[in-house]
Amino acid sequence: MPKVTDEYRELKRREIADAALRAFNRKGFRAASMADIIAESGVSAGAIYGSFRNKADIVHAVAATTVNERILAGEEFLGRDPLPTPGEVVGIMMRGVSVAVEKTDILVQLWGEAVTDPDLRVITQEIMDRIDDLYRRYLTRWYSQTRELPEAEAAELAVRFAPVLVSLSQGFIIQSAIRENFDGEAYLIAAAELFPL
Amino acid sequence: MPKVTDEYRELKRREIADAALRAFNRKGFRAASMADIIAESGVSAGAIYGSFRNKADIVHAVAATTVNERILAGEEFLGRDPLPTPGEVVGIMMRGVSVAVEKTDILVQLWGEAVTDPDLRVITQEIMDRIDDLYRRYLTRWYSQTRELPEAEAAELAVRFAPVLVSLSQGFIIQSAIRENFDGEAYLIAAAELFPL
DNA sequence: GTCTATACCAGGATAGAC
DNA sequence: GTCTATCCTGGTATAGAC
Repeated sequence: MPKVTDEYRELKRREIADAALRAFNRKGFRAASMADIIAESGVSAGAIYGSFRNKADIVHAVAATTVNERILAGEEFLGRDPLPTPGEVVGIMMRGVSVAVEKTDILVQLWGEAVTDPDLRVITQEIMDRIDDLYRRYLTRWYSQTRELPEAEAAELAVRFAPVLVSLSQGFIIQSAIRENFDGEAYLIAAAELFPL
Repeated sequence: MPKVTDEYRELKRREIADAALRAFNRKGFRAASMADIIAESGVSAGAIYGSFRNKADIVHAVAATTVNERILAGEEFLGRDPLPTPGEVVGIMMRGVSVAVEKTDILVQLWGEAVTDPDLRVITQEIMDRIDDLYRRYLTRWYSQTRELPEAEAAELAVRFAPVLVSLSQGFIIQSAIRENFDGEAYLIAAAELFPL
């Protein structure tokens, strides 16, 4: 019966989650403290814990919406004709990620925290699995089209190579974040050449 | 004139650095506190700051020796005949890293910290550049052998593809650290197939 | 539901005696 | 050079009034 309450609650959560993403972009994922999120969102310290159990809970919310958008956007190229090449697909995803999180550094920080924080680890693993799945679905089409393989064989190849596409994406993000004179465009071109027609 | 002092100082640093690596392996890079390193090394809180300025300084020392060993070990395959394939090279490096740091999770944590901590960033960038350089030297040989290209062209190709090998390595490390059912062997096999003869 | 104030904790680094 | 004891900062989460 608390119809209004539930709605309000959800609204509040979104509001805070959006503020959190801004804080993460501005100060970095790890460095952004609860105080920063509180300041950015305008709510008070006490109130924020009415919407979220803890910081990891906030991260979860932010990650969930961001990834959902990204997967959704990514699925768009599954329907394109002609199907983009694997190199193009990675390029599309990387450009998409860049605008979505603004500073992709956050992702590297997330991975770093995830290896020790069990909550974050679950979140992060779920994200990677979903990206892997997107790539897998794409590659299935790609292989069956370019090599004219039966569905089953194409699917098998896709399972094997999807994690490699994940790596190419992760490597792009890390090297962009850390190596000063990393040439992202040249990298994507080179990566694309690894998947010949 | 403090001949003995310098030697002793260096010895002490090595001792502490080794203890630090053990602490990092046991508790994780980020979670290992100065207190942990102090306990592991046996020296006292006050004394450790006589050998190192701060925690980043310790990390620097640990990273430097570890990477040096790795690069040295890596250079070994540059001289092999027949030259291993790119896939084999990544596999060799990954297996080498695994025994060197025991838990490769540390590296992911290092990258995460590096994007915000300027000191760590410099260290990490230097490591990546050196790995890139190793791969580049290897690929130069590989391309000139397998494609019978003139030295200059092979070198150019190598410059373009070395960062991709770096990615394949980083992706392996991240996915090993975070994805529960990541099949490392299958991954390496797939990655190897991307570089046809 | 929301605020302010604050308890509480952990970590890095130092002071000062020896 | 080295020890012990401790300071200080910054961070999360909660208590209790409204």
